[in-house]
Order: sequence, then C-alpha cells, then structure tokens
Amino acid sequence: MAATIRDVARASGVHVSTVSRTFSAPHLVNAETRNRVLAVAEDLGYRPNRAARALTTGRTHNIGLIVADISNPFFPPLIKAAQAHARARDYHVFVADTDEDPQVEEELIQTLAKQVDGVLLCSPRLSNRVIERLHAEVPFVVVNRRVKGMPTILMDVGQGARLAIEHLTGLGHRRIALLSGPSGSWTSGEMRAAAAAMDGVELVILGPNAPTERGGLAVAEEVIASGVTGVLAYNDLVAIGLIEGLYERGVRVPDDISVVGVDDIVAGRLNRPKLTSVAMPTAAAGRMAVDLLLQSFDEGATPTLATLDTHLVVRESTDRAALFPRG
Amino acid sequence: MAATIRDVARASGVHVSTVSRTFSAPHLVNAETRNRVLAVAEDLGYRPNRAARALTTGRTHNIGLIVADISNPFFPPLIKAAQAHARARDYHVFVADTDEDPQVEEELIQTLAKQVDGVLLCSPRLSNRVIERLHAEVPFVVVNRRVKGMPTILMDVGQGARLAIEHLTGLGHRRIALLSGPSGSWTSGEMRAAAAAMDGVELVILGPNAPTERGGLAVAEEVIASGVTGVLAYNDLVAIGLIEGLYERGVRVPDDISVVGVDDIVAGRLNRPKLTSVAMPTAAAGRMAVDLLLQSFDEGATPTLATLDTHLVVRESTDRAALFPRG
DNA sequence: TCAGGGGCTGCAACCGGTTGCATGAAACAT
DNA sequence: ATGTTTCATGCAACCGGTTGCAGCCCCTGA
Repeated sequence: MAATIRDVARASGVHVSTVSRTFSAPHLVNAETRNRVLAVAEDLGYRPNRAARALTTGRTHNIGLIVADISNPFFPPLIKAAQAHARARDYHVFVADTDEDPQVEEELIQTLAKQVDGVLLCSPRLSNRVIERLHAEVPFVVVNRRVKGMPTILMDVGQGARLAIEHLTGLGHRRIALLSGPSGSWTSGEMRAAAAAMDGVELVILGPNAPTERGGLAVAEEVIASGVTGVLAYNDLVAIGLIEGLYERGVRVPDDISVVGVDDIVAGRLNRPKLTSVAMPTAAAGRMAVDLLLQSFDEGATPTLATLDTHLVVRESTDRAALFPRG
Repeated sequence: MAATIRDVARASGVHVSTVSRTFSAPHLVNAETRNRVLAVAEDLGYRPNRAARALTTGRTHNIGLIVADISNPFFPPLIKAAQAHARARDYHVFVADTDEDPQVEEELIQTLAKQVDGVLLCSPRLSNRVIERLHAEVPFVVVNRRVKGMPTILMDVGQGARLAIEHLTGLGHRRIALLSGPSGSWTSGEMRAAAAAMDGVELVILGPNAPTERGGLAVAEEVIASGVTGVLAYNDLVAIGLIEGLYERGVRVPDDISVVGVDDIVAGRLNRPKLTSVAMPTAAAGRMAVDLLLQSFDEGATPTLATLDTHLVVRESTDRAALFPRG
C-alpha cells in the first residue's frame, strides 16, 4: 500500500498536521522540520492523495473536457492547447468522448462533476435546458454553443464564411453553393446567415448534408447540376468528399469548380488538390476556455462571451472562375 | 452546495448509513425505506460523491488512458473503443495527452495514480525502467511496448509486414523498399525483422524516416533511385507523403510504383489514390486493454501478453508490377 | 522581572462517504 | 413461553488529507 500522511508523521516523529503543512503551506513549518519530513516522505515514496485533499479543500485541480467525437480532427488541437495551458497553471485536464450521444454526455458530466473543478463543454450535443440544469452541479465553459448565463467561447464562422466567399468572388466566381451541415447545427446556421447577407453573389444552398466525406460525395451530382463555379462546404470532410465525387464525374478542382472547406484539418493538407479552408482558432479557444474557467473560480459569477476570429488559408482547391462555366 | 448523504439522511429521517446502503447495497435495506430515501435523494438532487467513496473503498471506478499524441489518427479508435467498453462495465475513462514528452508522461501518471484504479499506457515514451518504478503506484496495462511482468498488448506488425509484402509479390513485385520509422521504434524493428526473413524478394531498406508526411516526401527521391516497384512505408502518413513526392517527380502510383502504408488511418481513405494499408486492430486493443486491467484487479497479479493480428486492406495504391520497371 | 508577541507545532473536528458490529423487533421453531 | 434466526437499522470508526484554535517556547522591550 502507498504511504499516507500518517506513515510519514510516525516515521518522522511529528504530527500529521505538520506533514500536511509541509506540503500545502511550507512557510508555516520550521525549515529543519520541513527538511526532515521531506526526506522521510521521499524515502517512503509518499505523495499527497489529491482526491482526499479535494474532499476538504473543495479543489481538485482537475478540469474535465468533453467532446462529442475525439476522432474528429477538429478537436485534438483544442484539447492539446487546453491541456498545455492548464498544466502551466497547475491544473490537469481529463478528456472524455461522448460518442455523439447526449445520454452519455449527461452521464459523463455527472461522473466528472465531483472529480473536477469545472468542465469545458466543446460543441455539446445536449439541449441548452439540460446544460443549464447540470450547471448547478459543476461550473462550465461552453465552446461553440450559446448558452445564456454561462462563460462562452464562439468561433466566428460567420466571419469565416464571409472571408471564403470574398475570396471566391475575388477570383471571379458569381454563383456559389453553400453546402450546409446537419439541420440542428449552430455553425451551419451562422454560415448561412452570413452568406445570405452578402451581395454580389448568387447563393445556392444545398443540404442539409452529413458532416462527413460521405455527405460531400452524395451532394456532388447536385453541385454539378446547380451550375455553380464555387463551393463553400460545411467542413473539410465534406469538401474532400465533394472533390472526390466531382472527380469521379470528370469535373476537376479547381479548374472547373473551386472548393473551400472549413476547419483546416490535417487531412485537407494531405488531400490533392490541397484544400483551401477556413482555419478555426481551435488552439486559442482551448487556452481561452481554460482561462475563463479558472477566472470564474476566482471571481464568482462573471459569465463572459468571447468571439474568436477565423482566417482563410488559401491552397490549391480554389482558382479563377472558368470563363464559360458548364451548366 | 450539492446535497450530501447527511442532507438526505436528515430529510428522510434515517441514519446516513442507511442512505449509503440504499445506493451501494440496496438489497440490505427495506423496500419501503429505500423508496423513501430514493425519493428524497431525487428531490434534493443528491448524487454519491465518487471521490469520497473511493477514499474508503479504494476503488474509483475510473481508468486513466495515456497517449503520446491525441492528434495522431492512430489513437482515437483505440480511445473510443476503450471508453465504450469500460462504460459497459461501469468504469469511466479519462484520457490524457503527454505531448510526446516523457517528463509530462511521468507527471501525468503520478497525478492520475490516486484518481484511477489503473492506467492504460499506449505506446509509452518512458523507459521501461521508469515504467517499472511507477508500477508500484498504480496498475498498468501497456499497449505496443514490451515491459516484463506487466499485462501487455502488442499488435503484430511483423505479421502485417508479411501480409503487405506477400500482397506485393503476388502482384509481381520483386524489388521492394521498406521505409523504416524513427530509429528507436519497436514497431519499425519488428517490421524490418519480418521483412528480412521473407524470401523471393529483394529488400531495400531506406531510413530512418520521420513518421510524418514530411518524412515520406523527403525519401521520394531515394525511392525512385533505388529502382523498386513496390514500397512498404512505416505508416500511412509516410506513405501519403511519399505518394505526393513521387507525384511531383512524375512517378505515378500505382502505375509505376505500388505503395502500402500501415495504420489504415482515415486520411488514407481520403487520399487519391486511396491507400492500401495494413490495418491495426486498434479498437480490439482498446477493448482488450480494459479487459486485462479489470482482470488484473480481480485476480491479483497475472500478467498476460496478448498479441493481436493485423489485416491488409487493399485499395488503389497497389497494382501489378510494371513489366519494364524504370531504373 | 514580566507582559506581549511571533513562530512553530499539536489537537481535534471535519470533508462525504463505507462498513463491521451491536441492537432491537419480528418471525419462526420447539 | 422461550430460544433462535432473520431482517433492518443505528452506531462509530475509518479512508487521507486540511485547518481553526490553543498552547508552548523564546525573544523583545519596558
């Protein structure tokens, strides 16, 4: 069995409280005593039990991070950034995957609630109502979802959509398709609203589409039929699937049709042609989420809303509009 | 503040121990009493505090899962499988990313030690010596690394390499390059040993290479110069990079050179040509890791070694050897 | 010489649960 | 009517730490 604080106390001839203070408030204990205790502790391989400590202090120094699908390449950069940022502040991050299942998500939150000081909810699948209810059990920071009264981080996909469309119109494209995402998606709604508000462009909305390669493949026929020369896809996976589908039908990218994705995932860089994409500030979001959470511990309830800018990465899947578009 | 067991006891007029038993040993409490307690608990929103429970029982019902790099597409399927499998057994999985840093890895293990019942170490970067030392603090299951006296899961990449090479020779390829991985990699050594033991094939070993797209790009020139018609790459990222590099130099895949990758990551399926690859049993490994860990709880120390088979997924990056190879 | 004060340590209650043991009542057997 | 089980519950110690309070020692200043 691992050594406890009492083992150390006994072996070094002091009271447990002195051992405790040696670790949690060293300045309160005499240097000589402290060194002796530390030596004994080292010797016995003692390490404070964080769970037990949390019981009295109410602080676990752990943060939970919940994502819908860890295999979605969008998340890892956010996770890594949050993890590194938290570490530097003496917090640890536990990641859990809900497998896109709201039921599992709720259960995970319940489980985590008592083992962490707060939870970062990334693109949650739960309804706002449930989130608000669970908020009574543990502090949240919500990423990519608007929930009133809670610290929130949004990535400005509307602005990203504008950048993408400006890029396309700048290349001479006039008729542009927007491949929307799943019907309930907040992101998709934002993109659509932003795109619809722009002028100098004929917008064709196609969808909803599954947010996967398959979704892109399936919509290829429709894209060709719509007579557009430029496409803004819901995300990179859809864009890659679309390019594949177009290719199978003898339509070349970017020669015949230009395609822009969203998320700037690694696979987009490996694709041929390399994908032009709206890069999301995922790492920044991860760091900021940690900051907002820690901040909410200190200062009581100060729900903040942070909106982060996106930017466009131009690669090979976009080019000047063909002079005589098919269609 | 969240309701505690004492709040529930007070409100339902029973002793705390009865409330405790209502949740942890329901058969010991009278049905009527139990229902009353449950109703009150529901009413107060009470949930047992797992951390506190762990303090006395010594069981947290949590499992730690440590990976070097969560953004490596090899890991997510393993993580998801482990998570789902554990959930079905009333365990929860916390994932942590070490960022490829052994220092961080050790620290994470220390932190997790008291908050989980055991840790799954996936492709650890720590030395065996350190792993053995840490083993005193918390049970391990090691994946893709051989550590004596510890439950271990290995994926049989040697067998995978044989499958790949048989596939290539079956297509008429005689001269084949093996792009090895980082010099310390266990996987790379296994592949090389297996390949070297096969006959009917002229093997050219090129490397070590960085296990990334860049590594594949960089070795393209050498591959062309070596006069091979078939290539087995250390992993899919290297394979994709290589194909890119060959393409830039006017060498077509699979027409001129056939390429096989390892890992069967999603990006390989999105690549053009779609990558033929040795699929690793990652999901099975995740499930089995959980099983071995739970098993080690029950039956004391019974370190097991499980070796899992790989299989070959043939797609578009391999074809018959050209009759007159360049070179 | 003595009051006052600071530094260090011990005491004991507490965090939120679990569990071995004792107790009491009801049910059963004789 | 008495002894024996069985069932349900209460009691209290315990898990591994933290922390407010009190006490002791020693130094300082008047």
